[in-house]
Amino acid sequence: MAKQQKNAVSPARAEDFPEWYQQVVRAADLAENAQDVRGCMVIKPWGYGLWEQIQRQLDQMFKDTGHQNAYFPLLIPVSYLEKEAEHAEGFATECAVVTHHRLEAQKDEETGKVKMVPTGKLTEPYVIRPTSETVIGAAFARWVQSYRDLPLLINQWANVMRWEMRPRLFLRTAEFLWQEGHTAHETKDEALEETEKMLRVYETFARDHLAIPVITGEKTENERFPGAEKTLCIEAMVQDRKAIQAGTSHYLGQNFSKAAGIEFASRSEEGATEFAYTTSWGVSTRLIGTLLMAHADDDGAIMPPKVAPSQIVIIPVTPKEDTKEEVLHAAEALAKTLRKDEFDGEPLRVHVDRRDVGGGTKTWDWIKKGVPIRIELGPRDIEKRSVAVSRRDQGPKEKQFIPKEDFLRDVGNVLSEIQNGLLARATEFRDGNLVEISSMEEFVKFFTPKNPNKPEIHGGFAVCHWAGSNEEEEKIAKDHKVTIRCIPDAERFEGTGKCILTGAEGARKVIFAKSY
RNA sequence: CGGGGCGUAGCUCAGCCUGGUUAGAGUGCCUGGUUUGGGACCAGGAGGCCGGAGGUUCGAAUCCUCUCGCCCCGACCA
Repeated sequence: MAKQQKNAVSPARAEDFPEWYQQVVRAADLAENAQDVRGCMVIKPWGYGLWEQIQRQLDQMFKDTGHQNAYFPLLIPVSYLEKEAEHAEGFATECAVVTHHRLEAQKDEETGKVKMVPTGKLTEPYVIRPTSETVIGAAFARWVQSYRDLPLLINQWANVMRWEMRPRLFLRTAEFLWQEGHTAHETKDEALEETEKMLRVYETFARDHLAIPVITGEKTENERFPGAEKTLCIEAMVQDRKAIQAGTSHYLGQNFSKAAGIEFASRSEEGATEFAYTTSWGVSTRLIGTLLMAHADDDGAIMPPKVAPSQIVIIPVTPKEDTKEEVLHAAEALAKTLRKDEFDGEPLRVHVDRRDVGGGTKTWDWIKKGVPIRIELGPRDIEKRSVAVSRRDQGPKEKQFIPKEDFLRDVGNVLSEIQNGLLARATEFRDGNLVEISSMEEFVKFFTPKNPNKPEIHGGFAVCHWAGSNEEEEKIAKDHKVTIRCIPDAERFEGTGKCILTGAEGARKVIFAKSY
């Protein structure tokens, strides 16, 4: 007998959430830590396939809202960063700097080993982009002459680098993949509208594609993007009840246009020039981390059908050598039929697992990877014109024998059901851990674990009336490891009341939570 | 950068305290056989300069010093 482990992933979520997360990434074969490069990751095919889906679907949404893709340099002259003081300061501590442009081989006379020594010092060092406001701003300054050149709606898919202290796969890596939208507008209102519009795109994508309900809102001044006038965000709750910022949209005012010189001939006044109003907005591979922490269970990842690299995996059951060919053939034929069908307006993504390994191994591999639907197809099924269907949102041992025609007819509905079920479950979880709190005593209790030595999963989103100062906000962050995630904008959070800290009336609601 | 933990087979780890033939286990991998609606079973096999450097010693995975890297908790952050 093989070891009869109840679950594929250990430890369980409830035992050790951070470790569980790492084990899920491993079990699902999504990515691994780069062996010799600090803080970087190798994204494996299943993980990259997920990113490709996210990328493709978001990209379509950007195009539908009038944006175009472009690409800008990886390296940024240090002087560019200096142009916007707040921005420079914000990123200064996490920049990788390029100082040389060649290597020279030097042979050690004693050991005979060859060492490559940097030489060719640059007169002005570059930083590897932590974000591209400054380079793109410089380009925009060249591209914009007249109000007729606006709005400029550009997006870039790229990698960026931020030398983070404590990297974690997908959640915070030194190098990560993302998209960064950068737009320039004639008026403040237009730019604000763009900032809001892209926030709604992110909200929609998170909800309808990733099955993650997010809370939208504005960051407080303390939490704002360096150099922004206004930072909007989507905040998700994951299964340890912590918050994770899954996307941001910034209104930059004229800060960057003044720094970069994005100036245009005015529409209203002859001979006058004005500075453009700019925005930037982005989501990253962190979405994958968020997705995992939101949906995965103690058997591994769970992929929402819309973004699953494969939505259906067919596992041929080949008990006898003489029927093997027939079964494989039938599996391929079924896959071909399914691929003609559509889900969410796109051909179904179907994979036939032809590997020469045991059927149980295959089943568990795909459970761990989180494929929404598994189909087992064997000689008896072919004979009976049926398929054995298992769903990732049900137990690993559950399977239903369904006539093939019925399955083909219902497959789209089943995928929708799984997609909707994931969203419903995540929403229920979030709302169940979203608590209105009206006193500091209650607040402290909410965010204090019962067992300080081995903190259990506790807390959640605390909705409080707040009118404190920036300093008071910082103090709370320091004392309780809790920050204001956002000032939520949804109707359900409207209304004012008594500030939880100062007691001042007329304070509006904010959401406090521990966060990633 | 502070506090804690840890680097031994592809992976998970035992051995270290109390130094002593040829460094182990499970799993994975390869081969053969038995199985076949299933994370199978049996047998055989490959795979390690015990993270790296230095030291103590007749002898170091084990003791000492330095160093590099990883993980967790903080500070910083998408």
